[in-house]
Amino acid sequence: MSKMPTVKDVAEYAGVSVGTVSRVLSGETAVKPMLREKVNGAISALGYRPNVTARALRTSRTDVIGLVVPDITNPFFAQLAASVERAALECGHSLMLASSHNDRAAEQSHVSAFLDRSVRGIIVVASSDGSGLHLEAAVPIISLDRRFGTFPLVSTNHAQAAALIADHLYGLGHRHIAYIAGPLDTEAGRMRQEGFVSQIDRFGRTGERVELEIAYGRFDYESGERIARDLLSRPPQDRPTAVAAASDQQAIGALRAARDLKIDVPRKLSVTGFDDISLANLVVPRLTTIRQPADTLARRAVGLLLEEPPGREDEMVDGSLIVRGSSGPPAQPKADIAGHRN
Amino acid sequence: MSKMPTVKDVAEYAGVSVGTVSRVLSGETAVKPMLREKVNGAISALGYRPNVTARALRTSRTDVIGLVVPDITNPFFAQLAASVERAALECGHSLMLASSHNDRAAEQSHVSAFLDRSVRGIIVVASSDGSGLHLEAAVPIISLDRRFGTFPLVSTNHAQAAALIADHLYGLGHRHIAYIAGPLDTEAGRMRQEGFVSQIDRFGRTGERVELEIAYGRFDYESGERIARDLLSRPPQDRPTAVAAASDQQAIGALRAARDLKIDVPRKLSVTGFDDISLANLVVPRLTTIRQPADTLARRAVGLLLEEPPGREDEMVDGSLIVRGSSGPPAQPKADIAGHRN
DNA sequence: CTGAAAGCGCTTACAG
DNA sequence: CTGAAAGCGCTTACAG
Repeated sequence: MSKMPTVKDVAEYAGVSVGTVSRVLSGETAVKPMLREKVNGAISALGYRPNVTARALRTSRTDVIGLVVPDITNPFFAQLAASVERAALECGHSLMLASSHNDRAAEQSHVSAFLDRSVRGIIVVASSDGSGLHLEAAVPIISLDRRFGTFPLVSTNHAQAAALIADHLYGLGHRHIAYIAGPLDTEAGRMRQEGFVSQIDRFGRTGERVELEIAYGRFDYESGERIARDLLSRPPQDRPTAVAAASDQQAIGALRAARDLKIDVPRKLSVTGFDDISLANLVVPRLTTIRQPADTLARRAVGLLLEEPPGREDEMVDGSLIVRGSSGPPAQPKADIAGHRN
Repeated sequence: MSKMPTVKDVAEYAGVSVGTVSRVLSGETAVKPMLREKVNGAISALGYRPNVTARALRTSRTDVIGLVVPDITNPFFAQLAASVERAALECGHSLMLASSHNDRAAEQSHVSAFLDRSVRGIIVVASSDGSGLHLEAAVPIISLDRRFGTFPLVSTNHAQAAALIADHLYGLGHRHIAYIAGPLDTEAGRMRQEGFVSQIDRFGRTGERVELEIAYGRFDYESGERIARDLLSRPPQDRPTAVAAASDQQAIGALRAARDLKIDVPRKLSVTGFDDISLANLVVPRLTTIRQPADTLARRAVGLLLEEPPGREDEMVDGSLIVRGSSGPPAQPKADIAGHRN
């Protein structure tokens, strides 16, 4: 394969200066139609492709957007990454992806690496709260889903969405509910819990009392399974009638625990998630959950990043309740149960 | 934030020439210890970080590896991407990820985009056979898992691994088996099928006859579910006693179909997958499957890419059988069933 | 071993 | 509107 043609080659072929070639390339400035045609002819004749690196060096700008996620094997982040890539593409940008494995140091070094190659901007889904503080960067940075440092955040309105789940469960008649929370060192974990708990509290004050238990875990399957197993390994009358989880993965873990304990979902137990990963619609029974609008989130994040000047305001997007087979009315009134105590 | 310091600043601060700075940066050539120290002092005093773009322009080399996968939301590819990122990192390289959404044109344009930014090399998991043919590139390209063009392939030995499943099922006593194949326009799809079928054939010739049905689909959940539903919506005596799928996702879809049809797995039906995605260990029952050694595959691919000269030989890595709860002996001998016909 | 200089391939004031 | 020239920040022969 011979050396790639450069602007110089194109200029010679077209009989113009390199400046002119560059100008038709940029498309911005006015160039006489005849010259423009000649240049375009030369470009296709030679199969010229601009050298992105040289351009980047000269302008200290690239069309690459850096994305750091905590864990690409987490289906929600994978979906988010796919959406960001699509959104970036729509704006003529490429995506550089890094996975921090929930490690703050790795996250930091990925951000630095992006900075070093003067990306156009960086979107980060923070590994945990407090990461990315005191960071100064020459390019815009946007937090997505989980706040990174003090950078503007685009996220689902976790609290509003969690309240939707509370409404749903209370509305079905559940009065003994367990909430499996996410890590409290993440904004998402806290907001979801707070939205859920305060909505339940509100019901407790204005209507029937609700018994609410809260357990804390990570956002993954294992955590949900383990916590649910603990919660459900009690005599039926002491068990919650509904388990609301802070993530689909936890909820799916809970579903598995329920199955292992031969507790029928949704007849003996309702289970709800959060995220609406594609799997939520495939487990048995299908999972009632909150849909996070990944495409919208991604588009907004990319939009803020590319705005001139870059957006500085947080953006919240409402989540929506997706009711499927894993939630239903509680089995029977508490009163009945007393007689069965052993 | 003030302008980033350059080699020039470092040189001035240290009282040496930029050439010397560059030389201590590269570490290769010999530099007098005293000067080296001065330069290193200047570097940390100024907080100097090399400009990756300038270096790339000068050397037409970068430390970025491009990875194209068909669909990042596919758990297996997500895992593969995570492994490739880790392997790249271990070699001091960064990863640029693109998802082709199983679209050949998108795949092509992603590869071109990588080429344009003179990445160190490209790893591609092809969207389908025949993509990437006749491509000439200035940097090494390696196919991973699914062959891209005629570039060297690192993959699991699909045929060997699929034969392991055949051994397992036959060994359990299954004599009526359905195989849900993957797309035949992928090497993986074909190899898995061929490995499975030829092993079954071998048993058929040397031992008891096996009734084998084959259905074709995509590698995803929906495909598996739909096909299994068709397969299993027959009177029990006409149903296969085992369904082997070409992917975990298909198998998980099949599990769902079985559940919907109230067919007990594994007592009435065995189901097996391929890939060992993390979900395989979380579905109910846990899925018997083939583990593809993602880390090993990734490391080999990166290794071939970075070798001088780049590797030209295919590499196969054996998969291993993971037996879990979704497979077991068939329910009862066929003879019993005749009486139940209606 | 070290410095001065050329050059990677672009873009963009600066003249005209 | 167009060309000639400078310069982005590096690396690397080339002398010495």
